[in-house]
Amino acid sequence: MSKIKKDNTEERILDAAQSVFIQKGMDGTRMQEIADTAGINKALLHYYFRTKQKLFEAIFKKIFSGAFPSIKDFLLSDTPIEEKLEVFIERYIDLLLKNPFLPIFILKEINRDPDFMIMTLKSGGVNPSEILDIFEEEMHKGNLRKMEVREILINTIGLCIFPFAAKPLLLNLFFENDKNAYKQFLVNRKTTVKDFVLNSILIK
Amino acid sequence: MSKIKKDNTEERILDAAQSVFIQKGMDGTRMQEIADTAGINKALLHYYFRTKQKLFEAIFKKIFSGAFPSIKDFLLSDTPIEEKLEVFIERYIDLLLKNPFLPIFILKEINRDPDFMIMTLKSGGVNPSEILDIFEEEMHKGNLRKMEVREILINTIGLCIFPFAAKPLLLNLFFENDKNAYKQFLVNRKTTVKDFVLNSILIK
DNA sequence: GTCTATATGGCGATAGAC
DNA sequence: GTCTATCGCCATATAGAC
Repeated sequence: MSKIKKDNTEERILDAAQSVFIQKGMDGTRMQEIADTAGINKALLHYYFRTKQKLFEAIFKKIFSGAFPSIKDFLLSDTPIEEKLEVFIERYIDLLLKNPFLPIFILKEINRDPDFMIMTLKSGGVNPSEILDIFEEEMHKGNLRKMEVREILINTIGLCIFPFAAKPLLLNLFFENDKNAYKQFLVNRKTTVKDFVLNSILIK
Repeated sequence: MSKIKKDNTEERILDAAQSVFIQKGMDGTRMQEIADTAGINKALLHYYFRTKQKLFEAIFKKIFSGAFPSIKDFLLSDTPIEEKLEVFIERYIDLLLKNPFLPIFILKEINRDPDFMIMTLKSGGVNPSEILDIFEEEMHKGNLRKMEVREILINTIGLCIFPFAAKPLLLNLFFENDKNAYKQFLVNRKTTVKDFVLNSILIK
């Protein structure tokens, strides 16, 4: 089946809204800007989605249904913990390289309207407990040093996310605004974060 | 000299504005809310600071003049690298425990208006190069494993900041909304982040 | 300096023609 | 379904009395 370019209005609106919302957040977004980006007028936005809030919720759900392809099967498979972490970090950073505004967007909205965000995330299947169980088991087997398992996951995610969320600052303070160097730094983190985490949690 | 409670209007405004701006950010803040918090009316805000933007800039500068007490003397002193990192992390997390909204505030504003933020930070003396030099030297002496020095500092800061910036999410997903447990987790990070980082960068 | 009242502009949302 | 025109509100900002 050939890929048809869907240019129906609803989809154009969703694409435009996603692009603006993810960069400016709920508070910073203007309906006019979404309309301009979609090449239509404001009234149509309301015709399709009634309110800004409803449009935002549609976008947030859309982002999360697509953003987190399941990695559970792999994590639960019978591979060494090093490899699991490696693949997790690689996929996570790849996802962020494709969606660099995702971290700051989520952090902003999580702090602005926690209840809605958490509800949406949970109904999207976000649940760390299975991953924590894996760490727990490996620790029991003596493959990981004794520590709070939540710490491992929280630190790993934090290390992946931070350079994206703080990009404008780090780009300036650490890379003299050399965007290519910064991009390379981000790509390299697929390896360096893995090394950093493994060096810290594996028993030598 | 006894501490006099200064209750002049300008200071009340600054305190109120700081409290609101840091929680809601520039976009999410209403002048009315600042006025209410300060116990005055909107007009006075404009009498003292003319515009919301100017008030915001005053607050941002105020936060940064007080927020980062110099730790340079200590970092440049003749103490082992382990101790330097330990004290750096301890002070950093203590600062965040006292100003838990600081991370998300800075991340938001850094992404909203990078030029102004970076200018302000730099004129406030923020400059990582001296710290990077220390890592460079220790690495040369063979005390740290070979790696990109920027990585050490960026990771350390990221690990300190992330649990504050993502608090509502982590509180729910990892701590079942037990605020005391989360608070304890944050306090413990003065030790656990240090261990995590040192385990990763020290040569065994 | 501090207040009330009001101007001014922008934004979300709606009405109504086509 | 899509547009233009406009409403109504809210937020920043100002005018002017005290």
